[in-house]
Amino acid sequence: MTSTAPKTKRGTERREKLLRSAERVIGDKGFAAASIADITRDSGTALGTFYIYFTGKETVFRELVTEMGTLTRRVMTEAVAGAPDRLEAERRGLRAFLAFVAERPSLYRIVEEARFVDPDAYRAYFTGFAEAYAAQLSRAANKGEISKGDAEVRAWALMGIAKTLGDRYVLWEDKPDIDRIADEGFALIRDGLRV
Amino acid sequence: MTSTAPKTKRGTERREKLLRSAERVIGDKGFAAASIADITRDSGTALGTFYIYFTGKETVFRELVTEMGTLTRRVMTEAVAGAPDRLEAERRGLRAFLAFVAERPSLYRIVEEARFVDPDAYRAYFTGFAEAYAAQLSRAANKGEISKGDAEVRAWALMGIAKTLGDRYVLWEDKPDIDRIADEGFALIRDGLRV
DNA sequence: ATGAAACATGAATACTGATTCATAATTCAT
DNA sequence: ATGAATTATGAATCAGTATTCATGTTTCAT
Repeated sequence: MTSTAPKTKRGTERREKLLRSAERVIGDKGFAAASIADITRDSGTALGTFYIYFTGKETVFRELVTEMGTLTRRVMTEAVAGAPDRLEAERRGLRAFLAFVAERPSLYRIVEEARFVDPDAYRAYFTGFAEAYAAQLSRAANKGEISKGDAEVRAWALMGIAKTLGDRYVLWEDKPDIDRIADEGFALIRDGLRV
Repeated sequence: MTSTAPKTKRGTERREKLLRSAERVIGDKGFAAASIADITRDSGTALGTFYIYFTGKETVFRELVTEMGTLTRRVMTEAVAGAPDRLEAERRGLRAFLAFVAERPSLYRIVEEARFVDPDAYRAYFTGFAEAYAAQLSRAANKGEISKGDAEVRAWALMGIAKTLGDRYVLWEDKPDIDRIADEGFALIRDGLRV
């Protein structure tokens, strides 16, 4: 799918370097404005080298989306592991997500842009995530840790909160106060608006 | 900003026709893939005619974003007017928003793509909206209609829910059951996950 | 140590589509 | 009814950049 794997140490390193440059450049200027020349310049290689490792611009892009998928799942799983109940898991998960956005803003922007550049990849990414999320919520509801409700709709709504807070407070802010945002967001998730 | 206003009945009509074609085509294929030729073809005019009414591709785009801003505010204001309290306003607002997305999916997609095509317009759009929203939440909290909490963070979180549910259930679904989604979403907004 | 396979290079190619412009048709105030 | 202003046309121009490829260089299994 992404051409063949390198067979040399040098090759492996070059490929990785190009991938990181692609993340930086595309995340920075956006898919359309980012040129292959930008990417190879950033990584200190010749223009043609890019095509040794990737079939084209969309290919790197897709690979970055996939990478983000893997990473996010890992981060979230680790963050939530060991939480005593679902509510605590939600709190930790939200915080971890915001922290991850702060750490890899480019990767996060790329996933969001995938909605327009590669809708299928985008859909696959979030559908997969939502399924796992909904399953957790279902289980928690059955155990009585949270109230009953449509797990799928809830999963998407909760992902929406995380995404939007990430956009607004992590990407748009210079020194985001992640703990505060996560706390406020979690309060809403737990209690709703009701008095 | 968007070149000068037409001075003829014919001119006004052509401009409007082009704007609607731009909405359809850009909303459909996305900004990058939509060509001016696509737009003029869709509207049954010659290629050059486009440039009589708009300075360029980004200009129509920006105008569509602005239009969406105006429309959304109007729709939401009307939907919420006359609600007995804030919670009921939230319920009606969410439903109205989802219905609006169903009615003008292209316009909605365009606003979301603005994040990448014209970040400033995107930011202006949502910041303005969020400010008004937060003000309403603050007022409601003071009146005791909803619990206390950071109104700004809440506004963004609630917008996030609406946006994501709109994406998932209105744009991705053939026959979205808007009432059901709105009800489920509202239940979460009102009560949270807590038992 | 060596040569076949892998990798690196960047100038040249190819293509797409935005924008311009000279020319023609239409509108509408007088 | 008329002509100056407005609008319509689409072929030609222009620009940018993705991708290829012929030519070196480097790696590494033997």
